[in-house]
Amino acid sequence: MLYSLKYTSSNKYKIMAGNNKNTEEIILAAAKKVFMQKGKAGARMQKIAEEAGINKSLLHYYFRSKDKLFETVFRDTFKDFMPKIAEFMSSDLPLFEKIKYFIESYIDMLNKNPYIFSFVLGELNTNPENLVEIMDRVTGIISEDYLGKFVEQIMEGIKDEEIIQLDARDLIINMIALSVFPFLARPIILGVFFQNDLDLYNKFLERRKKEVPQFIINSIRKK
Amino acid sequence: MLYSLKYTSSNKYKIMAGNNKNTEEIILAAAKKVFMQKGKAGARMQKIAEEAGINKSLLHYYFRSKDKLFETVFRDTFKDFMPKIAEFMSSDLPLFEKIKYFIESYIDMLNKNPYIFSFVLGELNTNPENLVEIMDRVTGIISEDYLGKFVEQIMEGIKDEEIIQLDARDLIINMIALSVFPFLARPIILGVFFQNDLDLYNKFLERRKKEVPQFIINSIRKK
DNA sequence: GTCTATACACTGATAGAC
DNA sequence: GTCTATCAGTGTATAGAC
Repeated sequence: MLYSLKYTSSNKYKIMAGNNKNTEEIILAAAKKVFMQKGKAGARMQKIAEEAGINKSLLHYYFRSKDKLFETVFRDTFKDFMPKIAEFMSSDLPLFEKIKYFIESYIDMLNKNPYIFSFVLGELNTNPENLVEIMDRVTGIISEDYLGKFVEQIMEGIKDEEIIQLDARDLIINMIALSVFPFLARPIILGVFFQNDLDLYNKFLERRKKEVPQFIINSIRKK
Repeated sequence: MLYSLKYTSSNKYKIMAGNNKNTEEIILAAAKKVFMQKGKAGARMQKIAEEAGINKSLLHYYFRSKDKLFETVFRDTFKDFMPKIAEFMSSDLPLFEKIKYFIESYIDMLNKNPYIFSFVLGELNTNPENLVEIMDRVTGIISEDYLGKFVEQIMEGIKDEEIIQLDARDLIINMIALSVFPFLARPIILGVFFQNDLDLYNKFLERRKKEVPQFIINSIRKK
């Protein structure tokens, strides 16, 4: 539950009747924005408070500490995305359809949260112990279980000589790499290849939703 | 020049005769380690000093401020790598050879500096203005000039029907993405796909030096 | 050049009034 | 629930002895 992390000694029902829920949402949106931009270490509670238009103390009232606030933001961010992907990848749809959908979903999700992966990978490097611990509590992010069915289909594809001999792990990593990288290196790519023209860059991303699956299928299909 | 950023009021030649050069190297190595691991915001001067086995004040004596130290580390890190790549990519070697070499070089460089890209991309997101400014002063990183010849060859390859119709930018981005991503997501990949077995992970990387070029060439070659 | 001591600023967090 | 005031801790940076 989204609001289960509130820390207070007062009566639960009384609180829920107040306007705190709305305040929490505002805080979380503000915190997400600042954390994504500045990273955990670089983010300032003062900045988050300003962004939310409230007092700094309120952040502590609602989330007790910076760490707790961070964890809540982190969990929230992946809450919706992962189950959707997991469901699709476990379905009975054909291999190539899954590849297309997987990449499209990733690019769509990244369009909505351009900084999400920079954020995750940044934190992952600066504080691996902590983040892995958090991720363990966020269903499915670190688990490869939801890819089981997909891996099976790859094996079959190889056996049936539909696709070339390959390691399923390479394929999956390549799929994610090609989807995610343009967002990770966004500022560089934007500058070097598109002269900071955001419109061109967005068209480029949109085009990639088709190009990347084609690129991959081209490479692995046996002809 | 590597040691041009020293700040002091005393006589230049006297200083160069001392053992400061060695101390600087030690500091820079320590700083690189800490910055790469913790990011600029997360890095602590105290930690860097400890890592170098010297006093905290000495850091300021040699580099005046955290910002200057960071910039020096940053510049140093790319000083060797970029010119080598640039030279090769401007050469007359055939397209497919360049693709192979480019990817191998990237993976080799990343093996030596596993955190370098996380570091760059992390800083790029948390502090774009600052880093772009720094990069402008680091020859070639943000410039696509050194890829001019390579882009020409792609055009020719398309015209000669050696490779399929494609956008040179996509190809370049894909090449970098596939090389770099396994390092960016290192902790995740290590955990999810290799049960934290570093030996397996390293073999996987080594294998990719051949697989990735093949993957790309497979995809773009006309048959 | 290197160290100790210390100034100064800032940040996360708490206490208490309303 | 929200605010003001304030504290303790930590970080960067500097002064000065050797």
